[in-house]
Amino acid sequence: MTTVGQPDSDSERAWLAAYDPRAFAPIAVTVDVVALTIRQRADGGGKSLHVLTIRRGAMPFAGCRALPGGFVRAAEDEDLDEAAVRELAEETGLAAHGGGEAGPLEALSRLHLEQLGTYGTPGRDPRMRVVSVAYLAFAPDLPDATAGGDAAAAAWLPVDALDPAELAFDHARILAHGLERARAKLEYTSLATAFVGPKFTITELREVYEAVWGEPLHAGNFHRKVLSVPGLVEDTDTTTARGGARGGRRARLYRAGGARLLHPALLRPSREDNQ
Amino acid sequence: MTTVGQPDSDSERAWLAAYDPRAFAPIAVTVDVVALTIRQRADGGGKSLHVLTIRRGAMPFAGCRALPGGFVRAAEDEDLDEAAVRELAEETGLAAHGGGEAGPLEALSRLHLEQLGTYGTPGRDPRMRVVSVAYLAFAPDLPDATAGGDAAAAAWLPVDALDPAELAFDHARILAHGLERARAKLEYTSLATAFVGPKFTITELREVYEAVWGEPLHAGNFHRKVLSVPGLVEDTDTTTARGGARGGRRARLYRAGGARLLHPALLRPSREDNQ
DNA sequence: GCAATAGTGTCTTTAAGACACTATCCC
DNA sequence: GGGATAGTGTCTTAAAGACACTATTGC
Repeated sequence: MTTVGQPDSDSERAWLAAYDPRAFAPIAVTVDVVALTIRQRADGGGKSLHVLTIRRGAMPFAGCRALPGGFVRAAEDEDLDEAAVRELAEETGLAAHGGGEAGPLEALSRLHLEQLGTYGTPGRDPRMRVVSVAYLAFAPDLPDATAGGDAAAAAWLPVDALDPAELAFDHARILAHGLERARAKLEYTSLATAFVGPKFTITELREVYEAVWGEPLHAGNFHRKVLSVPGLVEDTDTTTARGGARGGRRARLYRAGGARLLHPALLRPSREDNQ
Repeated sequence: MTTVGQPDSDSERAWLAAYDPRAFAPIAVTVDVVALTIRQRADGGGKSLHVLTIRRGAMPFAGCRALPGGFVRAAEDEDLDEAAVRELAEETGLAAHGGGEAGPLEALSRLHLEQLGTYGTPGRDPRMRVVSVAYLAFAPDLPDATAGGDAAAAAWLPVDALDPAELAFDHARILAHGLERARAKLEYTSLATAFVGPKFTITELREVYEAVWGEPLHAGNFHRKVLSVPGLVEDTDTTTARGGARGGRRARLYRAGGARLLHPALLRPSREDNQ
């Protein structure tokens, strides 16, 4: 992998010299993960969007909250995506830290992961030059995070109750980008189904949209709209076992359809502004 | 920037050790640029989308075409975006190679640059582990590229005449992602105005959409639609000096409006498929 | 019965697209 | 005049959203 043939020309030699990392100041490569889920608020305010954070134990930013993340293990030929899954698994305690090869994906099997962007501004980490590849992860309600790996304490926090200034490094910016990406992707993809279980009601799906967009939707119109988009949901011909806690009809259960892109899209309401 | 205080605890020591890049196999960080423009085809087939490529002079992939790109200059505290602009400027010959500090942006002032994604799969470069941050650049018709820097020969090629198998490394995949991003962003942003000059006709704007999407649009409906989207274009109260080469009315000139996001969007025609 | 939740009917407004038409220019 | 290019009118269909309504359940 790292061996090369004998340079056979001046330009070849120049290329190899240019490719020798020792000729450059070193750059460290890390991954950070913006992991989002929908869960009941601890303060009893209904369901809302939560992000996974850890509490940093060491300088710099000791005591601050941060996104889970860490180094890409180049020595083990780890791919970037693999590193993101590993960090998430380690720091949520959903897999043994540094254990065997199998299993880190068990409880994360319904996880949707995508690359968000790469952040490499000099000085974003005061110790050295770090280029961080940020990932966005969506999952149905996961068990409470358990500290593991480097994380002093991992916790799901409601995104609207999180003070951006409390986040280490440029993680507030990364989180903001992740949220905007999630909001946009709800419109034109079937991403919302990644936040619910394998069977779900239209109301549960609506709660996902309301939590991510942060505004109430008209239940009736939403219901009809979801059913009218081809391939978004499929009927399972079953219903919930009971109606609402304080009365109400039983809801029909659906599963995710095959469509990944929505036509027509489910657009966010009322955006007069053109930034 | 790289100095740190004395470790004051075990966890601090562990952090610093984890942050020491010498404890890891090194990873090189590069940028690659998918630079797109609309220009007249050399084979006389009208205007179409072109991508900037260089011809590689050295192994591996000697003789293949590749996207312009190169190392991030960490020793100079170069930001990722800066590296992308520098590589583009060097390899298009639009700025002196390695010259003074001023100027590389002169001819690229109307350039629109955004991050596309990061590609770091082990083995994508046979020599060593390389993580490449890909950028997408849009510009109005630029002068012919002149070889400079490491590029043996730089040229604008029509994207539909480029054999993906001819591209080095995983650049075919990066290009495909870039094209899909460009196609999607035309729909809901004012990106198309980045491909034309400061003043343009509705027909020029339509040619951008047709070139990027690769399908003809209805001129009349497009015209009305563009004018109906708030903030997309502004009337300059001027017209072209002459009509068409073989006769025809003079066209009104517009400039880009303030909107960055389009409401409603300009959707691509006829996509029955849901992948 | 009553309150709560699920789901439907219907109407208005807006936008997309097909198609025919008018306007202006170069030769 | 004639062909080419720019721009408009009008009609049909689809979709978004407001709002009222029916259906079914737990208590």
